[in-house]
Amino acid sequence: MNMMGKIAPALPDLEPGHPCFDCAVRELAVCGVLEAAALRAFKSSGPTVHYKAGDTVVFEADEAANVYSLTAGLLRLSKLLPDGRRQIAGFLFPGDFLGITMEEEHAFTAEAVAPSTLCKFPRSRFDQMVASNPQLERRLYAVAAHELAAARQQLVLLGRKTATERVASFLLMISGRCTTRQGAEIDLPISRIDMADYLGLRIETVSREISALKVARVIQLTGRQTFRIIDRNRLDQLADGE
Amino acid sequence: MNMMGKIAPALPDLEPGHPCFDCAVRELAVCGVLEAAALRAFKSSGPTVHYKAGDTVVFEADEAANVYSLTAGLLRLSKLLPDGRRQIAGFLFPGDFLGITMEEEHAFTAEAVAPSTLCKFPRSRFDQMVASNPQLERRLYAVAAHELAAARQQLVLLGRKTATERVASFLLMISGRCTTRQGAEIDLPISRIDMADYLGLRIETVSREISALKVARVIQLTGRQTFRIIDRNRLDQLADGE
DNA sequence: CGCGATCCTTGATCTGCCTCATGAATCGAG
DNA sequence: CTCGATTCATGAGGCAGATCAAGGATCGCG
Repeated sequence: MNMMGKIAPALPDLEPGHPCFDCAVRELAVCGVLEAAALRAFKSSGPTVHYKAGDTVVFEADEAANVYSLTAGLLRLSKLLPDGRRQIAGFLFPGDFLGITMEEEHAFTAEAVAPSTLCKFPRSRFDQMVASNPQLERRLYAVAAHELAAARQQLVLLGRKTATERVASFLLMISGRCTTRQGAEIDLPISRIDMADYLGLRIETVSREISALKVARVIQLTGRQTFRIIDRNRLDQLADGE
Repeated sequence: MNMMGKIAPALPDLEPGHPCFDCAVRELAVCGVLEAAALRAFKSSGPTVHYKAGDTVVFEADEAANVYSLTAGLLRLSKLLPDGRRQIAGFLFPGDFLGITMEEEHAFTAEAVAPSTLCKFPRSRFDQMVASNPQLERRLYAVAAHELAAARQQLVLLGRKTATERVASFLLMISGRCTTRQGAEIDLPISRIDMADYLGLRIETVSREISALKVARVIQLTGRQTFRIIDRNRLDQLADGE
């Protein structure tokens, strides 16, 4: 079912003045499959919106009236149980799509973890665009299939992995998705609480596990929000329970 | 993104002699969106295959050379960690589709829990059918979105629910998907071990929780593979941690 | 640069579920 | 039917991670 390669097909550059001209994630996002004219029409159907850290983009049980493409920042998808327990189902990085659902309401709350920018589209207009752009539909399917694989991988982590394995797996995931700065320094834009709620642990356990990795010289904390991987092989082993 | 209703669109009955004439799940399965001629071409591209309980349909890390539609029986999707820990990511019921992935290899093993019948399609032929049948693509997207929602719901269960809540949630899910016999007797075609590996628990814990529900007169065990819900409200409460 | 708020770390103790062990119920084969 | 194999139930004890508690680091703001 190879409907798309790992990377979006290369498209000719947009002319200056096109609303998406300086979008950093155009080829990464679902928009990546649209050519200039279709993209212009697409973008014109909705505004660009900004949220600051902590803001709610969509609330679970809200009507799913819009879909979004994240161009900058970081979101979390979470669900709250009646007594306050919270589970984070995933994070959205720039280029990710928000709104894969066939239901009338959102099943999860989406909140900004960092200041975020999104392209917002009314669902009705979006559905029209999808209907008239087969390659957009194909891309959406690819995105959904990818998210499904990621969610199932996370089921293994939550159902069967130990605290050490969970935290090691998480740091590896982050190292793959977050900007590496000079000297292999990795940005960790997620608080201990969010890590805990994503990994099915408590904040104290996450903190202890990170400390243990530091003491064992597997990682190095270079700031509260940055770290370095010292022993990548060991971290891989710990993540897989070897 | 209302590309499909809850139920597949009603199609004219097939003529006797059509290979899918007496398929019990045609409208439920992805095939449901195809009309008689397209369906005939579709079905002719692959055989019907049978597996007995315990057989492996696809092995994780196998090349994803085929896709399947389950017409009868029950499958489990599972993953094994190096040391033998196992997590079941989900079950497939008749009408469900096996093979949503953009990867070259399957990420999970699919095994028959009960004797099962599947329509098997070479991926290349299937991709052709998808490319020439937009409604099939739309349906696949709907299926993927639905599976994604289910997987994320399971993340909440595995990350944050107690053993009691997990088992109660599971029994409710089963009661919604499995054939109710006379007297509200519900079929429970899944062993304690499979329940445990699906719920992120050990078999002894599942057994104890079921016993506790029995003692509390919330359910009644009418056989090893069948039960009755005596107090549905209470079971709902227990599932949600109220 | 001083102050409160927030986030993070660390220690002590507790507990829900796991592990280990055993026997009972059920099932299939002969 | 009987017998062995498998699945399920239940008890006793242990442990990974939760909970409770306290202090330290970092940040935003006047």
